[in-house]
Order: sequence, then structure tokens, then C-alpha cells
Amino acid sequence: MTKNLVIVESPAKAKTIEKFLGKDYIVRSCFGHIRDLPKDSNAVDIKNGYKPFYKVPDDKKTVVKDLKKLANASEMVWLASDEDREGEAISWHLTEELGLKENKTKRIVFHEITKNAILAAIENPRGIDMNLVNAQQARRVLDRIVGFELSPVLWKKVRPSLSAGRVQSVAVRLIVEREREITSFNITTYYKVKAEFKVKDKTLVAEVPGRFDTDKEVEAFLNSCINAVFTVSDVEVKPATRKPAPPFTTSTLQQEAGRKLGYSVSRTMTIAQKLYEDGHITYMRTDSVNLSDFALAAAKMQISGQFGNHYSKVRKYTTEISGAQEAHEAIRPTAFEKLKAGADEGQKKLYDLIWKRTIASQMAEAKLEKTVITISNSKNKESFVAEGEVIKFDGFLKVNIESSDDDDENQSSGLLPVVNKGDVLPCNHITATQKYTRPLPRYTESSLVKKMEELGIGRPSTYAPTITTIMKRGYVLKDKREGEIRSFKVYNLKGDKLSSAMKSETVGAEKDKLTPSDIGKLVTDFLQEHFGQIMDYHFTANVEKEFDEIAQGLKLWTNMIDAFYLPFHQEVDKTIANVEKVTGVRELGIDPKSGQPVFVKIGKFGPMVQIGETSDDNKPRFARLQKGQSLDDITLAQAMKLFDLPKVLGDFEEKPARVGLGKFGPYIQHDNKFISLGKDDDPYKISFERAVELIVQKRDSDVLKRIKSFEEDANMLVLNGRFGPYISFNKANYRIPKTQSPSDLSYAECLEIIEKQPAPKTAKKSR
DNA sequence: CAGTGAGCGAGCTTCCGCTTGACTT
Repeated sequence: MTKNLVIVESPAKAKTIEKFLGKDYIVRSCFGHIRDLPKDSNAVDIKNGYKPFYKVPDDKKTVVKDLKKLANASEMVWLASDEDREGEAISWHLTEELGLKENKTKRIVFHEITKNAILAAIENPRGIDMNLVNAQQARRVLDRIVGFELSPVLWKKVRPSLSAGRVQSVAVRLIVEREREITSFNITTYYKVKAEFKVKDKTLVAEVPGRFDTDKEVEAFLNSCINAVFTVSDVEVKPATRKPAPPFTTSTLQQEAGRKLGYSVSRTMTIAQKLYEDGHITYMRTDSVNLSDFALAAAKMQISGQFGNHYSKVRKYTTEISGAQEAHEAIRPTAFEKLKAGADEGQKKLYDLIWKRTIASQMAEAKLEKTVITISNSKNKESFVAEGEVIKFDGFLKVNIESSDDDDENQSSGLLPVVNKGDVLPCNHITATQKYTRPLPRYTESSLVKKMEELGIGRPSTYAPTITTIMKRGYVLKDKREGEIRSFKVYNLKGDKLSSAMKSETVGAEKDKLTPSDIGKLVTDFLQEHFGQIMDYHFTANVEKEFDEIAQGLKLWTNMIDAFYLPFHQEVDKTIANVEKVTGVRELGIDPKSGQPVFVKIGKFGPMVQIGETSDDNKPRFARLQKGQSLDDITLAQAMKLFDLPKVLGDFEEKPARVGLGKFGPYIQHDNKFISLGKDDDPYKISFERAVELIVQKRDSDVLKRIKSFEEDANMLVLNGRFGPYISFNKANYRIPKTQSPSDLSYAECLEIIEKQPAPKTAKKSR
């Protein structure tokens, strides 16, 4: 007979807590939510007060069974799920599903996994807060209604299998709008003027603070500087400080790992999960910047020991993001004396980032000395200004400098040469460089997360999955963009000689930036037009206010849902009944050969170009748009070019080698085999020789891939794939059990493996 | 894997937020 059963959400947490509590307690985890609305569309009884119907999903059945057994055998069950809306609901679902009696159930909460916090929680148990549970039910039901009523509208009016929701649709909107801002951005040019002065054996570079808009203005200014006398008119030295950033939350960790380590949001989370499971860091899904008293003391000790007392400064941070639920601590190392941790290079780097950020957050501010030198010009009102910054005391900069999203080149320079007011400075030369104005950058995964967090959309546990969803639906893609070469003008004034030259630079090279697809734009426009309320950037913030009122017992959750549902559902019905299917059709012009109109639109299989309308005596021609092409801006010439392929390049071994554009990009087809073109191959320009080279290469790599083939049947192969060896039989793939060695398999053994395994998905789909 | 684009109809898709493994070709 167990005395006490404690239930927490995460298994790693359970292990830690069990150590704190001693033998009278066993601690188990429920692995998050144990019940949810099932997938069928009747999970919410709308006519009956929105009564939700909950079900234990299959993969949670054993968890629930085990917990039930333990609960029945315990004198007291302590529900220790997180202290937020979702956590309260988890405790309530556990109560219901495990059939817990009130007199032997207690609800406890803590925000940090420290012995003191847990003992204090046990001293202060409470009951389940049904108001908070109801706020969660409102959240859950609202999301279900929005998602499961809007998505079918898209299936009917745009394309099957699409999805819409409170979070994902707004995330896509952000990306669509940013793209349109970039496309419509009006690039203008201006000049920045810099001068290099001689100060004894050193040089001082100073800049005119403003801009010059035209060649004429900048030339006039530079000409006026000929024979000018430059005098130091002011030297200002003032102290400045810089403070460390707060410790990591999920969102800021994703941002820093993205910028500094190049990790995707989901990669960061997978790695953090490992560090957490191995006990190196605290929980990685959190919106709190709070550090426990234990952590504050431990950080202080570490900093004092490693850097000295004067580097330590205890700082308590408070969360400013609205809608934060703060069930956990910030993400921090569990033991600061561990300077390194992690099982591989990826984990080590992420741990290092977390260690530095947390330690820095508890360190003294950096003390700087900022110097501003102003240099006047005897012939002109424009002064030159030089700014420099000198670190007097490094403080937290000793361990950490956080990066920023705008990777501009505006780093302030270091130490400036010493000058005094009234000094006359000889000028080496003055340059004016042409600059281009720039639109806001495209979102990266992590800058999107940052924006979503600001808007209160999504939660730490959903940032990564949301990004996966909008990419999987094809709304958004991660693009790699080659830079373009752009020329700019540079003037140089040396002595009394003004010259100019053209230079060039590569700009706009991007990788891992999010861009919307045609379908993403189309769906966003459609939803904006008919469901503006859901697409409003403040929609989530507004409903959060109402959830809070429900949590405080000021409002009935069913009333809130009722007020939302009636008008929303009407709009859904109206849209289904009255609105035409959208295709994003655009006429590009007339095909010069056939005289027929050329259109682009979203077809059954995605964006396509079509020549001519369908009629009894006309069969239109079709071609799919290529990667990087968009309905919005493809030209007639580009569209017509798509019809040049496929074409035969020549015969190789008496069989034609064809080049074409397929679903997966450009390919060579030869002898019933398809070979993807290389990155640098242009399908329109590729030579026959290059095609043959690719065909031969493919044969070689196929041989390398082959581990074993059999005389009995040429269709049976043991191959080496991305996930290790596998069996390929009649174009279907089968896993090889870990107990068997792939290279030693006999034909009979292969057949046996195939028989034991269920028909693979690929075989099913192809039917 | 590398095609397809008539029209009809059956049957399917879909949300957000808690948690980890199982699984992928």
C-alpha cells in the first residue's frame, strides 16, 4: 500500500521530485493531457450548451490504466500538474477519469522544481479551481469550432485538405503581409558621407549624420569641402551602461539558437528536450523569465567564484509578455558549476548558450565611456561626427553578448584617438557612398515566433508545431535566394580632386527565410475577406481577456462561446452558400502562336498555366509553375517557356534521353528511370553530354545503394537508405528487424520479413 | 515519385495545447 501518489505532467520532472520527497511518496507522470475532444465533428454538442465530449486517446490508455491502479492503492493523491489553465484542466480530467474521491485528493502547485518549493506546496494544498478549468474548456471549444468550421469552408471554396485556425491562419497572414510589403517597397537611393582625418599617426573616421538624396546635392557638398578647414568643435565624453538580457524563455531561446547556431525552431526544441531529460537544464517550454531563489543564490556563488564578487549582481526579472502563464521557471542550467554539458556537439552548444545567458543575467552591467567628437567645416554648415565606445568595466559582457535580428553594419567603433577642442585636423579624403533603402526583412522561423509571442498567439509548446503545420499545408516555404549583383556609386574627394567610380556588391542573398506560396496568399485573402474577425491580429488577445474573466468567475464560459458562435456560424453558412470557388486566376495575355488567351491559376494540383479555354473543339494545354514562380508576378514570356519542356535531348544507348519539369523539379528521363538535375543545371540549357553524365552517375550510385540482390527474384533487393538498410520488394519498402544482419539475409528470410509486416503505406497509396 | 486539368460522387481532410517516443525511405 502506497501512502501518497503525486502526479505531474512530465516524466523527467517526476524523477526529480521523487528524490526530494522520500519513500512515503511515489511520483508518476501523466504525459500531458490525458483526455481530449475526439476527431469526429460531433465532439462538441452545440445545441446542448456546447457540452464537450472527452475521450482518452489510444496512446494514453495504458498511462491512465496504470495511474488508476496506483491511485486506488494510495491513501492520498496529489495532483501536481502545472499552475496554469491547461494544467488545471489536466488535474480535473485526471479526477474524472481516475474516479478520484474528494477526501483523498489534493491539488498542489509549484513554479520551480526545488525541494523547498515542493515541500511548501505540500503544506498548502487546495481543491481544483473549476473557474480555471472552464476557461480552458472555453479555449478548447473555441479552437475546435474555429478550426473545424473554417477548414471545411476552405475544402469547398479553395482546395481539399487545407486548414485554418486561430493561430496558424494569423501566422500565415504575417508572412503574406511581410512579403507584400517587400514586393511593393519602393527602393530609393541616398548617399552617406564619411571623412578620414589625420590625428598624428592615427586616423579618425567621422560621418555626416544626415543623408544626401541626389548626386547633385552630394556633388555640391563635396565641392564645397575643397580647401575647407576642419576644426574639432566639440568633444563630449559621457558614461553609459549596458544591461544584460533576461534569462531564456522558449521563444528567446529559439531566437538566439536560430541566430547564433543556425538551428531551426524544432531542432532547438529537440536538443533542449535531451538536455532537460538528462537533468542539465530546467524545463524548456516556458514563458517565464523568473529564476528561483535557489538559482539566484547558485548563480551568485558561481559568478563570485569564477569572476569575482564585483561581477555579481542579483537581478529578478518579471515577464512583460501579455497572456504569459508562468507555470515554470526560465530556462536555466540546473547546476551552474557545470560549465559544459551535453552528449553531442549540438547539445553542448545549446547548453553553452543557456549557461552564458543565465549567468550573464545575474552579472553587473557593463560600464562604458561614450565619446562623441564633432568636427566643423569652415565652408559648410554640415559637421562630421565620430562616435566611439570604450568599455571601462566589462561586467556581463565577459560571458555573453546577445545578438539582434537586424544584422546591420552599425557596430560602434572602439577607441577613438585623443583630440582636443580647437584642434585643426588635416583631411586625408572624403568619400560619399551610395546606399539603397531596404524593406523589412522576411521572417525567419524564430523571428516569426518572436512576433507571434508579441501578439500573444500560440504557446511555448506550440511554436515549433505551428511552423511545421503551415509548411506542411504548403502555405509557407523556406526559401533559399541567390543574391543579386547591384552597382553603387562612390565619390572620392582627395585634395581638390573629386572623382567617382561605380562599384558593385551582392545583396539580397537569403537562406531559411519564410515566404508565402500562392495557396498561402489565396487562403489568407479569402479568410481576410470573409472572416476578418479571426484574422485580426488582436483576436487572440481579445478572447484571452474573456478567458481571464471566466477564470475569475465573472463570466460563464458557455455564454462567451454562445456570443461568438452564433454570428460566426452564420458567416460560415453564408460563405458556403454565396461565395464562388476561388482560383486566383489571372490572364497574362495572348499566345502568339495559337492566338488563344493564357491564364495562370490554382488548379487541382497547384499553381499552373493554361493556354485556351476548355470547349468541345478545343483542348487546352497545361503546365505546372516551377519553384520560385508565383501567380502574382509571372510574365507571359516566363509562362510560355514552361511549354518548351519536356523535350528529347538525343539518344543514349538507343533510347531517348528526355529533359522535363516534374513535381519534384527538373529531371532527366531515360530507360524508364528519372534522375533529378543538379543544383546548377538549367533544364532549358542542359546539354546531351551532361544528361549522359547524370545517367551514368545515377547507375553508379544505385550500385552503391545496393547491399544485396537475389537470383531468385530481381524485384527483391536489400538497399541502403536514408534511415539505414531496408528491403525493397516490388516497389514497396520494408523494415529489417534489428536482430538480423542486412548483408546476411537470404531470399527466404526476406520473404518472411515481408510477410510479417503489414502492407507498407507506399503500397497502399499507389493503388 | 516525375501524370494529371470533363463531371459526378463517395470518403477523406481540419483545430490548439499538454506531454514523449515510434517511425520515417
